[in-house]
Amino acid sequence: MPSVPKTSKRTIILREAAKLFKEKGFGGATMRDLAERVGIEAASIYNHIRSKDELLEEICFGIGRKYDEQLSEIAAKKISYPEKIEAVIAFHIQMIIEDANAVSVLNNDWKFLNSGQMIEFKAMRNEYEKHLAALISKGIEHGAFKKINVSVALFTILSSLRWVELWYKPSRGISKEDLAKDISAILMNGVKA
Amino acid sequence: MPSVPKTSKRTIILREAAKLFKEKGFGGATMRDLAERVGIEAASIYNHIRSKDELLEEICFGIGRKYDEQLSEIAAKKISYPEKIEAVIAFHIQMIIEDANAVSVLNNDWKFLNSGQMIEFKAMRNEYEKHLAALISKGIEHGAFKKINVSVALFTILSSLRWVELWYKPSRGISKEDLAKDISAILMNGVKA
DNA sequence: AAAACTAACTAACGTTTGTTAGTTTCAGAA
DNA sequence: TTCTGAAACTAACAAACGTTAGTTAGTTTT
Repeated sequence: MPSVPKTSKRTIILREAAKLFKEKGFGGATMRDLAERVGIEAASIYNHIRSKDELLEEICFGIGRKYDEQLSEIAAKKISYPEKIEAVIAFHIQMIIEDANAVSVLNNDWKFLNSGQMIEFKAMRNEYEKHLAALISKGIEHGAFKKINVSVALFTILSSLRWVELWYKPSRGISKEDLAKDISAILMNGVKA
Repeated sequence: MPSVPKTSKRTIILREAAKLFKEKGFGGATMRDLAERVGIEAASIYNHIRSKDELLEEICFGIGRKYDEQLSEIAAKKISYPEKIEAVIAFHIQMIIEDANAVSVLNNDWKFLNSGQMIEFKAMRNEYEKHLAALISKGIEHGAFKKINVSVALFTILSSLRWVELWYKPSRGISKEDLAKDISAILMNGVKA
C-alpha cells in the first residue's frame, strides 16, 4: 500500500526498450529480449503496450518534445546570441547525459518509424533546425557571429554535440559543466592559436 | 568477350549491400531485399559470398583501411599542423561524398560485427583516434593550437564531419572544396565575431 | 461475498529470416 | 559436338520473429 506508487511497469518497459534499442538498434531488438530484461514473458508486455512500434514512437516523440521546449525557453531569454548558442550547447549535453538511451534512439532509430509518424518526426526536426538556424542568422545580423554559411554552422554545432553520447562517462572525471565549456570554447573561438 | 571485364557481381552485391544497410540498418536489411536489388534470387547471392556477416565485415574493414592509409599519408607530409588538420577534414569529406553508403555502414552498423571482428574493429578505430589525437597534441606543443582538451577537440572535429553524410547532395550547389573550407573555418577560428 | 479488473502465464499462430541442397541453364574450351 | 564450370534457379529447412488467444492467480471495487 505505497501512498507514493512505484515507477509503473509501462515506464520500466519504456526505459529498458530505449536501452535495448540503443544497444541493438530497433531492427535488431526483439520483444523476447526486452521481456527478459523487464523480468516477464514476451506476451505479458502486451498488457502494457500496444506494439513494438508504439515503444519507438513514444521514445522518439517524448524526447523530441523535450528538445523543442528547451529551445523555445532559451530563444525567449534576454541574453546575447553567443550566450544563447552556449545555452543550447549546454542543454544538449544535459539531455544526452540525463537521457542517453532515449537520445540515442531519437538520433539513430527514427528511420524505423512507420510512414505517418516518420513524416511527423521529420517535420518536428525540420522546425527545430529552422528555429536554431534563425538564432544563428540573427546573431550574424547583429554582428555577434562571423559571416558564415548558416547551414554549415548549424549542422557543425548539432553534429559536434552528438559524440558526447558515445564518449561521456562519469568515470572520465569531467563534469558536464566543464565539458560544455570546452565544447563551447572550440565552437565559439576555434582550435587555432 | 569484353577484354576489360565489367564490374564483378560480387562488387555489385557489396555496393548494393552498403546502400541497403544504410537505408535499413544491418538488422533491418534482408537478403531477399538485397537480392531483388541485384536482380537475382536470394539463394543465388550465396554463389558469390559466404554469409550476410561477411558483407558487413568487408564493408567495414575495407573503408576503415582507406581511412588509415589517408591519415598516414597526411601525417607524413611536411606541412603545418593546422594544414594537417585541414587536410584531414578535406579527406573525410571526400570519403563521405565518394563512398557515402560504406561510410554510413562503418559509422552506424559496426556494432553488428561478430565479437571477434568487433574487437578488431574497435582496435582499428582506437588507433585511428590515437593517431589523430597525437597530431592535435603536437600542434598544441608547437603553439599552433590553443591549449584545449585534446579528447574534446578530437571528437568535436570527428563528429562535426559526420553530418555531411546526412546533408550533402550535389543539388545543394556547394562544392566539396567550399564545404571543406567552410567547416575548416568554423573549427579553426570559431563562429564568434 | 460476488463481480470486475490487473497482470502474469503457457501455447501457439502465421510470417519472415538466413541459409542449404539439388537442379537447370548456358557460354566458352576441348 | 561434347564437356565443364560458373551462376542462376526452385524448394525447402529450422529458427526466430511480433503478436494473439485463452487461462489463472491475486487484488480492488461494488
